[in-house]
Amino acid sequence: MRAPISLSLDAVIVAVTDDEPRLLAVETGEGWAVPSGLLDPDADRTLEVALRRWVASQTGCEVGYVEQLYTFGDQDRRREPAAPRHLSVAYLALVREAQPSPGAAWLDWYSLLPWEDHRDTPPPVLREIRDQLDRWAGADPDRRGRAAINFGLESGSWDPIRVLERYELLYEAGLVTERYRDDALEPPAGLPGAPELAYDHRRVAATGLARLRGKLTYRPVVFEVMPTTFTLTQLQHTVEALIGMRLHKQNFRRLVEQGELVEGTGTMAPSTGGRPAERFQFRSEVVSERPRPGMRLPGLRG
Amino acid sequence: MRAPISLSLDAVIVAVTDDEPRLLAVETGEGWAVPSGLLDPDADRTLEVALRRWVASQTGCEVGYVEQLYTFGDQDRRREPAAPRHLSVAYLALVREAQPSPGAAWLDWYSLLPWEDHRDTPPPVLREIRDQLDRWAGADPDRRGRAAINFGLESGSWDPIRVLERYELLYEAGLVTERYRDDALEPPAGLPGAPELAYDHRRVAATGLARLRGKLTYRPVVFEVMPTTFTLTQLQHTVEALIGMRLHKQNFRRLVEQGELVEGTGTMAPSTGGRPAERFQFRSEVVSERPRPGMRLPGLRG
DNA sequence: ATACTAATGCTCGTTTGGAGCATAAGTATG
DNA sequence: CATACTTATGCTCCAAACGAGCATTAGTAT
Repeated sequence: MRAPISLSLDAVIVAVTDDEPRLLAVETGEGWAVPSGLLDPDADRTLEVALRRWVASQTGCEVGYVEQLYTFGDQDRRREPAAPRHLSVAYLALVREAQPSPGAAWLDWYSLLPWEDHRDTPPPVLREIRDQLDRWAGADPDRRGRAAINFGLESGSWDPIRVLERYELLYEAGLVTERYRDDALEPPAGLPGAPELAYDHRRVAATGLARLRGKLTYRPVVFEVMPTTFTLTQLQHTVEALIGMRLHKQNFRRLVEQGELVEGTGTMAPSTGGRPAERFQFRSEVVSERPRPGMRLPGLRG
Repeated sequence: MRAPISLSLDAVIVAVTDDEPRLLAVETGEGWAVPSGLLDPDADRTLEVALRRWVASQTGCEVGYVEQLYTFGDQDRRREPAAPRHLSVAYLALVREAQPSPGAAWLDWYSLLPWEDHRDTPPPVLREIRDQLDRWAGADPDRRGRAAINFGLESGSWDPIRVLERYELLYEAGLVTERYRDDALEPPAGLPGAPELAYDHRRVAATGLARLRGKLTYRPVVFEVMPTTFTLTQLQHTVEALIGMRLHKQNFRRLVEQGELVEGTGTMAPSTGGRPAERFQFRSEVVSERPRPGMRLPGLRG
């Protein structure tokens, strides 16, 4: 008799409000976690349907855009011998922020992954992380190489897409607390990668952010988190929030406009102290996802 | 008591020989299929380990590069009521072609997906496909739009990456035989998308080819299917075989060389009737996958 | 009126990509 | 041996895309 398998659906749900990217989380006995629920093999015709059902029931939010991310199936080192083998299929979802039901809340992405926010100054933790990685790598050229490339040690080039690689490097180097929890060890004090989620959900979240940042460069998925009308500055700030970097303002407009992603509505946004901005909306061709007009996002690796 | 779940691991294994891309398949009662086997929840520590085990036992081939593709979990319309719910996790693997064990064989990708090979002339089936899609779309603007974008009806722009979208469009339009098999109907004669694989494996294969073509544009994964040394022309032909398009020769070399993907070995390849070519090899930095030097593949959407 | 702020418009130089000409170094043929 | 033919390799030219910054405009605050 073969052992049973249980399968859950995990949702990395992203929104942006007040120019800050947020992750929808639910409270569990183990701390904050990403919305997640078991597949009902009889009732759920598709995995995506099951996912939407669970997200709605746990958070009260209806998700729009959904995309499969990754299936995690490694054996849990801490499982009880008789427990069923557990797999989880993770999804990325984009929504406009809404009030979640009790027990659910929006968390700040950059509290979770503080080293990922390079919008203003390089994040303060990064200094610490680099020092500790340097110590961890020692003279090992492979370790040094990976640390340099992923954390932009040399030449100051930061690649926003390498979210997952960075997380995994920190895990390997023992700089995130999950590492100690998974091995049932006591974590050393003052780790740079302290704030965590239950289970392997910070890894799942990192996978989602990496995918989202990558996708932004070739598909205009931003519109999923934007209100129907917005100013170009709002759009830019939203993109910047997601990729964690600042962009050149004039060039950003040029790209958006000549990429024919948006069109003016003729109306003006309430002024915030300077010249009033026109309100724009996404062109319907963009919304229906058919072509592949990406928001090109140049200046992304400088 | 919850119904049981069974989970298989499917491998889309790609090689290139004689400038033709090939897919590794095994013989089953339902025809050719991709290598596949059930996860043993107790024995297999990771999904990838299970995959490698099954591939080796079914084909005798050891796969090198492996990457998770997608998890298929829709309920099978034709399943028996008491059968366990079946899911499959598909992987993409790249290998240098080797003799498989009996019962396994290399199939030609472009016999399977004949409309995907645009290396010389546009493939002959494409005419037929376009006509039939035109009839299917009728006056529906959405259908017309998707057909046009995916099959390059207007402006002659063919996007090699849209392999999966094209397959799904053909499926939806009833131009591939699987569609009729899945609905237990008799297929009409003379379908353009005739040659098929068992189960949903042609869809799985299309997913793999799409991913591979996309990945080639930003990661130098070609080297996984190349011998240790090769001429630049061989490299170009291999890439062309995979993306199904011809590339400008001089520009290709420029990209490869200034992308610092390869280095000369100083030795010459046996002449084939013209000026002898230098043999190249991939730089070790490229092989160890660390940086992100993609083979840029410009001229890809013209 | 003047200072300040943010939006918008435009230029300019650099880099990248697409296309083709020119030359080099072999083989096949008279 | 001269000539044609083939393929490899080197280089140029032009157009489009990108990065950076200056200039102007249209509001609000003092």
